[in-house]
Amino acid sequence: MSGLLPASFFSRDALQVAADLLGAEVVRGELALRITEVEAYRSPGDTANHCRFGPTPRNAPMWGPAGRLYVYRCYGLHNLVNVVTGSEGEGAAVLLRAVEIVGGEAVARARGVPLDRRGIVGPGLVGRALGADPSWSHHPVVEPGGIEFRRGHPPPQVRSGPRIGVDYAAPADRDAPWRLASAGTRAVSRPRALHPGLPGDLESGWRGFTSS
DNA sequence: AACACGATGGACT
DNA sequence: GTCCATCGTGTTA
Repeated sequence: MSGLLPASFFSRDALQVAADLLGAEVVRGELALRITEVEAYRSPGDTANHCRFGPTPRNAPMWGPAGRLYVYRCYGLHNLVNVVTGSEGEGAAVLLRAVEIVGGEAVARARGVPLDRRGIVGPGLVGRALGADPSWSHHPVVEPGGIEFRRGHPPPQVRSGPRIGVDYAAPADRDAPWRLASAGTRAVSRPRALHPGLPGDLESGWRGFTSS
């Protein structure tokens, strides 16, 4: 009952994992962050997914087992943090987009994250706060010295809407409401694009995962 | 080998 | 709302 999320937590559909990660904590050393916004990248057939063209050197971690990291550089300067989900060979992941600071704020500041009353908002800033680097890819989230995911308190309500920055995707994928955020927090990017509730996929039994 | 562009963020109008 | 830094990756030839 350590509170550490087991690999089986991540071995489910990315959208379910995304929903259940809200309220959980990402911890690295002194820094503890409560997850408030995530995006699911599903497979197969999700044309917003980095895996849409099949295996490549960059997306190799996504094809591996669930519960490993996929950190990639975006726009030549931001390191975005994902956790691989689903089955090995599936090619799905959840992107961390925003967090509240639970502890270790000084660490985040020392890494150059600007102070924001809301928390750390935006995937580039979350990666920066964690000190994330693409070399983290392939590493299990439970590895000593690495980052950890811990159980927290699920938000009372969840909001959902289209993912950000995926205009290149097919319309159905571009519009799919696979960005999820906790209600009742301001640590969320572009909250106005979100509507109350979960996507239809999750309407029943989405909290089916239980393990203490 | 060339080239277009991105799962962003900050500054600015 | 607009602009753009910055560079690795993937596609195309």
